[in-house]
Amino acid sequence: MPVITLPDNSKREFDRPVSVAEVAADIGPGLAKATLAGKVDGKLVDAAYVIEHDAELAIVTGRDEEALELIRHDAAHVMAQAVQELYPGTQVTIGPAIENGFYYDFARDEPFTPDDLEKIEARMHEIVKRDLPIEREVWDRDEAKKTFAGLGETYKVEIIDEVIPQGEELTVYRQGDWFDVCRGPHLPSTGKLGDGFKLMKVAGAYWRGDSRNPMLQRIYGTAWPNRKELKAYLHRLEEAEKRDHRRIGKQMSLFHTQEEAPGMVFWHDRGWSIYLALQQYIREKLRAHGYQEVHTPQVLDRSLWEKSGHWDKFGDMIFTTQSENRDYAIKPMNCPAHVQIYNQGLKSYRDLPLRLAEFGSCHRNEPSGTLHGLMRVRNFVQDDAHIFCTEDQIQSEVSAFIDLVFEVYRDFGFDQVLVALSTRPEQRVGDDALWDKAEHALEKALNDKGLEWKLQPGEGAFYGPKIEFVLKDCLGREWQCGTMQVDFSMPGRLDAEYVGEDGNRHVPVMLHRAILGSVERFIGVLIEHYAGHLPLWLAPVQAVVANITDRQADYVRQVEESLKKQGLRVISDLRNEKIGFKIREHTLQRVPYLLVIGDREVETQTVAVRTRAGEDLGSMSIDALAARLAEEVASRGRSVLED
RNA sequence: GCCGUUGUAGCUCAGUUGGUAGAGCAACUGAUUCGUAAUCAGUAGGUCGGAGGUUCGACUCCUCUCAACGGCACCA
Repeated sequence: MPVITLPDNSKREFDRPVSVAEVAADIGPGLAKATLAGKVDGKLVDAAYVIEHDAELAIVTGRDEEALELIRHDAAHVMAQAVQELYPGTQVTIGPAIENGFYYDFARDEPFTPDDLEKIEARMHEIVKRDLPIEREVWDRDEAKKTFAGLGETYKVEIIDEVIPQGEELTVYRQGDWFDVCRGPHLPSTGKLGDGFKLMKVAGAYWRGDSRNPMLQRIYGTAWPNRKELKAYLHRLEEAEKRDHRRIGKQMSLFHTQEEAPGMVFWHDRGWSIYLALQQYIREKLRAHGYQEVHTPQVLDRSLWEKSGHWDKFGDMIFTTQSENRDYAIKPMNCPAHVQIYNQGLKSYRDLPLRLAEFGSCHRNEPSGTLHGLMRVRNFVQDDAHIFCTEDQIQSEVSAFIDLVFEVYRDFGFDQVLVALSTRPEQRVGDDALWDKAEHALEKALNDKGLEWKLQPGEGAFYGPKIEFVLKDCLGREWQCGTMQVDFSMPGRLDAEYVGEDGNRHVPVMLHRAILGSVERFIGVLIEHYAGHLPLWLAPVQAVVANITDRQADYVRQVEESLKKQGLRVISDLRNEKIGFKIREHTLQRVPYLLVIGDREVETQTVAVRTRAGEDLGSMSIDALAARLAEEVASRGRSVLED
């Protein structure tokens, strides 16, 4: 006789097993109507789920966070039904709920067009109107396979065979005459889905995520509890797209790319100014943390890359060139080059740890489909460094580096950094004992810091495991920026050694690490993070001096010069335009400060200061202004809190 | 690389069933000298991503190709 404990700790006793829906009805008719599912002892279940023993129960309605997942999963089912009704012969495969929505992968020879999406969406609304009850059934595996095989659903058969663990109950959810293998739970009926969904895009996706498999057609959709929330989401999306670094890069004339150099960046002066500011900043950090900056050749003999193992693993993606019958690689990485510097002169254990840093320009012939603005390019500069150390020094080096990364990211205003540990991949060098050691070292460092991190099995580099520091772009896409990798293999392969305390020669451990990762990518993320409103220390143009009439031209030039002398990036705008026009233009260019000069300012030898957020800071002397700006630059603070 | 979409003036975009292109902003010229998000008028500007083909005729149709965008796979 189950006693049901509700979230408010009130208890209800029943003299027979009851379903979640029945409990809801017992509480009240309003709740009964709103019930979408239940959470029994923390587990999300259908509204029809029958509770047989004492349990804690939370009724899930459209207001609950959990409802979103149900709605999205249901939307996927309804979409699949719509597709199969409209396009018979289309096979369904898998269709999960994801962040903000859902997708479903279909197997169909003909591609879906944007036009089809509209039709499918219309049919989905119709299915919702039919308000079909959604029922859970437990099927026999062989029966299920036979049924799906009979329907020509070969992918479903494969899912039953290979994806759903043997021994697990095989459940099928049915809505009307449509049904699908699914773990559930689901809403009580299609009507509960409402109209807060929209199909967004079609895309190709490999069956079971493997490029050797056929490509399926994935339809993405978004789903929310109601129309209003859907609209709000679409609005957020639109706003996010305005932060796109490619769009802002064009607006602010920071950089461009063109057909003749796919995946490579033409930096304009304003963008390059950001680039230089980042380098300057990192350079200071490295100096303070005991690194030596070096510089190595762009082009190195192929043999070096064969020795390092890169040729084997990445041969396809290495740009090559040749001269006088020698094959060269345009360096895709800096590590082998740094080992060459290390190898000059016999090293002693007293020389370790030796930290060699380089703003290393790398070229990688990335597959065409991967290129993405500044985020994924074919030529980029890593703020790379390799730390040669003993095994005993790994822990402290990794630990110090993690602190450094967070220190730097904080300065750039990133407070949300995702941390992951990627462990040994299938294709790798070095024996497993070394991998054990390397992985443990990184894991220990993360845990010692008390960081939250995600394990990514099999995602490590071929020579060692890595910690990844990941930042998100405006649309929530994740980009690896910082990294720390422990490598027991490369030094040996490239003949690095040192003389130990014992007088014998040993192979050092090599730590590969980058803070920004790729300067290009980091700038891309940075632009989106600030929506182009870069803090003063990074802003390409920090202030514009603008006159109101020609009478003030000389004084404007004077102001510009004296601020420039203080090391500030200032330009003047002497065009014969109204002040309102100038303000509009430079504000749109996101220049942090606008210095307006009319007769009054000339008279009093001051400047009128306006921020890009439209705030009027009043008039001040040039010295006072310069001091204020210098302070703001030094603080690396975000000058204007606008979006 | 794979699937899909897109590619028209410096930028943002329009261009009906094939009949050799249009707007706004920017640019240029002139007038205006003005106090915190667009002063007015005029002028000029494009081998419609590239190469082939079909056609009397192609921005419009077909083939190939390049690039960008959205995903997937990849990412030292």
